[in-house]
Amino acid sequence: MKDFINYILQFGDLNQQQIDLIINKATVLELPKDAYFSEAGKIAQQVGFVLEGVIRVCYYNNKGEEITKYFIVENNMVVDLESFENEICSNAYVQAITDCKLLVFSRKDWKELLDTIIPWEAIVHKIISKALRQKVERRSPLVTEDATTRYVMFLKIYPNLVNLIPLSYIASYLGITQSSLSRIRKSIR
Amino acid sequence: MKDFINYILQFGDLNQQQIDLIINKATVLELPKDAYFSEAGKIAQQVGFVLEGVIRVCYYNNKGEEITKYFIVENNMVVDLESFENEICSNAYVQAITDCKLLVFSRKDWKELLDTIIPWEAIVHKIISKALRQKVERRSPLVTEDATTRYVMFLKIYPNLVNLIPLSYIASYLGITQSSLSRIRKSIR
DNA sequence: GTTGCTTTTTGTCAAATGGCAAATGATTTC
DNA sequence: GAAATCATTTGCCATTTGACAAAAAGCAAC
Repeated sequence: MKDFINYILQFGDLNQQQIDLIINKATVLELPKDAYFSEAGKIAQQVGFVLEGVIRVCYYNNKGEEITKYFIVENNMVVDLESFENEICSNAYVQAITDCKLLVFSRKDWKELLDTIIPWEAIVHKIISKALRQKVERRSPLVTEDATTRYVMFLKIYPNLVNLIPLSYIASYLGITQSSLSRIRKSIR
Repeated sequence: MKDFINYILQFGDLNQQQIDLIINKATVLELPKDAYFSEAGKIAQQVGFVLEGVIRVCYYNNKGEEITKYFIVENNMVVDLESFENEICSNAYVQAITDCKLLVFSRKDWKELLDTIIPWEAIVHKIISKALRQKVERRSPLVTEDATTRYVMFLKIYPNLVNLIPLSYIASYLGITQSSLSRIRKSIR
């Protein structure tokens, strides 16, 4: 919980009363490995903060291949933004890839906080903006790099994930097959 | 100018007085083909809105290859955000790839508008947020697609650009060589 | 330890893509 | 219109990557 407070205070100031209001709305959610936080075809109903574990967001492209869009590690927010904001069906799965512990807020509570705590909206704006920038920074540059460079870039961004999650997820994030990734691993040892 | 007003009013409401304040700060900038709007190694000093023409943002990766990050077409904002906001040297070139006509705001005027017009900050937030989402949506999915699919996706996003800009820019956006792109073109005719 | 299950590695072959250079085509300049 | 310049296409060959399948390794349950 303390981690969450520190996290949000990076983005703006809140007094103790405001912090308490936020904390009162948060509930702890334990997600076992492979469980979904939100699913394609449904409307995302909650916003989360990863206390422990790793999450991934993935979808199926029009060839039916499973694509991992990004990973979310500890001390980051997790939400299917398009779906949650606009209350439309998502086309992505948000899935725990290790056992996870999250703080979650329901849509109703989240809205209430936005209405009640004046500086909260600005803070949320900044959090979202930072997340979007990270997404642009992290995945787009992969487009123009070869498979080996992509993997090296992945290692830099997510240094702790390699031994934590299946090779196939990494491959589907990098846009290469897991066989290729396996060969690349071998070659750079 | 009218296009610009319509553009910003999509993102929030402003009264006539506020609109006039904004317009008074805007100056028209004509950029000939190949000229730079902002450059790597320098601090971006202005925010622009593309009235006519096409802009691209590019950089050189660590293999010295020129990479086109994205294109900006008419009726969109153009700014090297990281550099402009934080007043740090950019590593990207923002370049006119056709003759362009822009509305521009200096850093000083831009700040003044943010301080003067209360709803302006929220509008700018939304504009930036939308731009970031577009970037994520448009380029990241290319990572996991083959060259032909990438080109088809490019055609959908920028249907008017194909005959307007050099093949090499498109190739450097898609992460393929211009020879390959030329062959792909041939194959899908 | 053995068994069953999943993940990772490896081999083989085919297809896609890149690098290079030459040929062709288009555009500008004089 | 000829020359010069730049953009695009094409051919050739090398390399990378994918698809598929089999082998090996890791792991948990018994």
